[in-house]
Amino acid sequence: MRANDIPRVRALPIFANVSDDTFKRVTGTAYLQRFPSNTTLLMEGDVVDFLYVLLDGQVELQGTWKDKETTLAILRPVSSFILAAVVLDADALMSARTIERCEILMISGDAIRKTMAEDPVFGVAIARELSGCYRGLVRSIKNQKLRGGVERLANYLLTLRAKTEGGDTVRLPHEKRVLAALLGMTPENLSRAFSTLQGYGVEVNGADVRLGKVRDLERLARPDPLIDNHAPRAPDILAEADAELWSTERQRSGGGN
Amino acid sequence: MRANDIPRVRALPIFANVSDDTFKRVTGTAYLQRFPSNTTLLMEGDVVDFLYVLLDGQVELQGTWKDKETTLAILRPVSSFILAAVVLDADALMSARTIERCEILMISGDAIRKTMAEDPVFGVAIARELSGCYRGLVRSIKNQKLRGGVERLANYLLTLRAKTEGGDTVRLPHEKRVLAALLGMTPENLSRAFSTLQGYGVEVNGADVRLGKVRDLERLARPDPLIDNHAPRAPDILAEADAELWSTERQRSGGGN
DNA sequence: TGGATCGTTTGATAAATGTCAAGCAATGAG
DNA sequence: CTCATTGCTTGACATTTATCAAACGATCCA
Repeated sequence: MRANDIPRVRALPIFANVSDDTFKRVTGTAYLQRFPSNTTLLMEGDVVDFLYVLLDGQVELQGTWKDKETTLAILRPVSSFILAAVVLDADALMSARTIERCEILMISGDAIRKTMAEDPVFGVAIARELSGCYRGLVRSIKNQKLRGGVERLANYLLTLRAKTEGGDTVRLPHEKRVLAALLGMTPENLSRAFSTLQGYGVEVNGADVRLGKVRDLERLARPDPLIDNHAPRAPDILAEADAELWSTERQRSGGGN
Repeated sequence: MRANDIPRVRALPIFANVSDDTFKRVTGTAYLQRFPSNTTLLMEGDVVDFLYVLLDGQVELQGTWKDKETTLAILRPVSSFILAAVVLDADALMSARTIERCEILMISGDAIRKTMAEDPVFGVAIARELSGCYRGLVRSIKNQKLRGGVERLANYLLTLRAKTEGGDTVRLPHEKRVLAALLGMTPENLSRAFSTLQGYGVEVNGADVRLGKVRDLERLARPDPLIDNHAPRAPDILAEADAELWSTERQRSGGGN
């Protein structure tokens, strides 16, 4: 790993509070790799040998069944992924592919499992990370089962707004077809959902979306802290993991799914 | 806790390989409590002070939004639940209510967090449990987003068959309205889904369901090991957590959701 | 510049799912 | 036993979502 990247990796939740010694032991054999866009990093069912840490670019996690395909999460830097499979030394339940040129740090799964068993501080950090990921998925399921397509989109936009703090205009961080898969609908329906939201002050212009009547939009969307995780919490040490981890193995702009 | 229950609790995945000393330290202040049917143990948003261990009965985990409600999992003994919230000392993202008379062991969250930080063996066990829960949810989301209602039901029935090993007849372990919520549909649609499956040899008689043409049913359902977790794995020590944990925080008969 | 590809949008139509209302069967209480 | 309650089923209908087809615009490459 380049000396340049060390602070960013060090800042990952899985290394919170760990000693320099443990950090070195885990990342000592890690190596940085560059991937072009649209590269499959991992296929469903593959044995997982590494923990992946996305340092630059975007990665999509997807699941398939019977020639159907859905997006489970879109990751942005700095995020780790497939930690659960690494901890259990199990096969991957989802595929991972780059949707941009990516820089990824690959950390030995063996090193992680071994070090967990030796340093309880690291073990706790891993458990906290996994807990955050778990809670992210709970939110995702509630979002999926309890809300309709238009409501999911509305909440996605509001979450995006809350996270980027850019006034009334947000920029969609992915292609619309990718966004559609993330929100659990077809591209056609996403397009129609945007049309529906015109009645709530939403104006779309390519990737730029203006939220003209946030109040109206909120009345439709009814964002809920137990689903959407809007507010990036104050960085007090206890709430930190839950807030941070949300962006790991999930996505920074990710209330939508 | 009654001496009677100790072996069953001790056998939980979160205590796999831990020393007697650690086990006593964690469970020393735990106490057993009995609840009648239809009792709310925990509401969404509540602060979580205990890890719950279901020793007898059935518990439903549910999420709500805007006067809608869905079932995320149904637990059967012996399972622990809301571990992720305990690890992060966070509020619950789902409610828990008994759907039968229940016996539940309540373990201090503080004791768990404290012991994790001291005994790496316990920390690893917790991390493995969380990983299993996480993977259960990934399966659940794939099931929900990739399959239609009839397909979910078909796979639920096949999973039930695989787990109970009772020939061609399975017994539904819950009321149909509960099953419907678990599968993400209305009771009316569950009823119609059963009708549709008549064409695949499925005969319903109250809670008893005969799967007359398993081959046909499988061709429709296309069970997938990356979603359904049919086979309870052989008890080799590495795969154990993934298989066991599936039944914790999930349900033994739970491929369906 | 021309042509091809790709992402997006729109319309028409079909399939899936939810909603409302009524009826039926099983259960339990008086 | 009779009645009321509850869970389940069925039918008619509304809504949502998916599918297929076509058209448009932008981008890339020859």
